[in-house]
Amino acid sequence: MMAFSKIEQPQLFKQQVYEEIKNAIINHQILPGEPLYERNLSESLGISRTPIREAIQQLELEGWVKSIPRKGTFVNNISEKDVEEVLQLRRAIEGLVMELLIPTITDEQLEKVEQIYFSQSAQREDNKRFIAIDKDFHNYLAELSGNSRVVQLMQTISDQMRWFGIRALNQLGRAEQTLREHEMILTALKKRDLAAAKEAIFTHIEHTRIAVRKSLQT
Amino acid sequence: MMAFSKIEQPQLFKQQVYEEIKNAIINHQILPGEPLYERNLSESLGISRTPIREAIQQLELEGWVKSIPRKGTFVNNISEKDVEEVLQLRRAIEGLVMELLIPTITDEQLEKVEQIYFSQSAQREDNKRFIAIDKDFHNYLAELSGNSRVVQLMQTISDQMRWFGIRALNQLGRAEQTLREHEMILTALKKRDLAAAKEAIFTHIEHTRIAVRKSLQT
DNA sequence: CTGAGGTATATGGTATACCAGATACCTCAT
DNA sequence: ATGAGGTATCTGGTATACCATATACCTCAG
Repeated sequence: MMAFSKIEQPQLFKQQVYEEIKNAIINHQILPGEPLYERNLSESLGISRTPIREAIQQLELEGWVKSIPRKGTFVNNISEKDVEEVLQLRRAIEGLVMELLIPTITDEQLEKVEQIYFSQSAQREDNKRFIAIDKDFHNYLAELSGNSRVVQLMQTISDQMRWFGIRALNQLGRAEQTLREHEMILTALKKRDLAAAKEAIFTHIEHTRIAVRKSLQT
Repeated sequence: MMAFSKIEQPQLFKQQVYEEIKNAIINHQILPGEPLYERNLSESLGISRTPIREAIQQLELEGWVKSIPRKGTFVNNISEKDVEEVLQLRRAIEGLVMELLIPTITDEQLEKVEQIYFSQSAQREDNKRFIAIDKDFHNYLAELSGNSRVVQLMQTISDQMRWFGIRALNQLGRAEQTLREHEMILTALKKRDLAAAKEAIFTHIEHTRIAVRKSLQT
C-alpha cells in the first residue's frame, strides 16, 4: 500500500475571516472606531454573512471589536488603561509560567529557547521579523508551562501587545535592550534559578510597559 | 414631563441560549460526552438554528464544549489536568488581584467584603447558596482590582470551579474551613498586609485543590 | 426659516433552504 | 454467514430571505 498522507479537512470560512480581520486590526489597516458591516465584508470576501457573523462574534469575545445591536460593530479603541490591564495580566501569567517551567525544563528545551534567542538576535534590523520572533520566544516559554489555558491566554496577550506595541520597538535601542533582557531570562533558566527568572521577566515587562506608553504618547 | 424609565433592549436569543446551556452543563444536567445537536435544541427552544449556533460557538471558545465539523458538538470532559490547570491559573490571577487591591481598597469596600463574608457564614447550611456567595466573594475582590480583563477571567474561572467543584463542599467540614480561610483573607486585607493576604489566598486555593481532587476520585 | 413627522434605506437579528460530509444500515453477490 | 458497496438520513456549513430597529433625509405646515 502506498504511503498516503492524511487528508486534512478544509479550513472553515469563519476561521479564515477571523484571522483576516484580526490581522487587519493588528496591522492598523482598520483603525479604532471604524465599522465592520456584515454585508460589506460579505461582498468583499465573496461569501455569505453567516461565517462573517461568527468571525465577528469571536473577535468581540476577545475584545477586539464591540457589537451594538442593529447599529453595527466597531473596532475598539486602545486606551492607556488597556495597556496597563494587559501588562498587569501578562506579569502575572509570565510569572506563573516561570514557576511552572523551572522544575520541569529539559536541556533540549533550553537549547530551543537559546536557538530562538539567537535567531531573534540575527533579525535585530528587521523590525517585523524581530517582533514575530519575540512573540515566539514568549509563547514557547508559555508552552513549556504545560498549561494549555496559559498558552491560550498568552497568545491573546501577544496579539494585543502586537496591536498597540508595534511601534515601541522603533524607539532607539529598544531592540538591543529587549535582547539583553531575553538573555537575562535565558541565563536564569539555565541555572534553574526561579527567583532570578521571575525578576528578569518582571524587569522585561516593566521596560516594555515604559516603551509602549512612550510610543502611545507620540 | 413624566419620569419615564429607560426602555432596555430585549436580550438577544444567543445570550439566553448561552446561559441556559452553560448552566445545564455546570449543574450536570448535561454530562460530559453528551451531544448538543443544533436542530434538536432549535426545536426544544422553539427558535431557529442561527442563535443556537452562536451560543454554541461561545461555549466552545470558553472551553465548555468541543465542536467537530459535520459530526456534532459535545460537552467536554473534566480531567484532573483541567483541575490543575484552572487552579494554577486561579492562583496567579488571585495573587495579582491581591497586589492590585491592597494599595487602593477603601474602608467602604472592606465593609462590603465583610458583609459578603457574613452572609456566606449565615448560609453555611444551604450548599447551593453557600457556593453562590463564595463566587460573589472572589468575584467582588476581582472587581476591586480595577482590571476588567481580570474580572472577566475570574468569572470564567468561577464557572469552571462550580462545574467540577460543586461536590467538594459536601466533604465534612469543608464549608467551615472555607469560612475560616475567607476570614484570614479578610483580616489581612483590613491590615493592608499584602504578604499575609497572598499567603491566605494561596492557602485557600491549595486546600480547595485538595478538596476538589478528593471529590473527583469518589 | 424651522421643526415635527413621514419615509426611504441603512443596520443587525432571525428564520429557512440547501449543500456536502459522516454514519449507520441495508442489500446482495459470494 | 460475510463483507463490499449502495443508500437513506443524520450532522454541521453556508447561502439567502425576511423582519424590526435605527438613522438620515426629505417634506411640508406653521
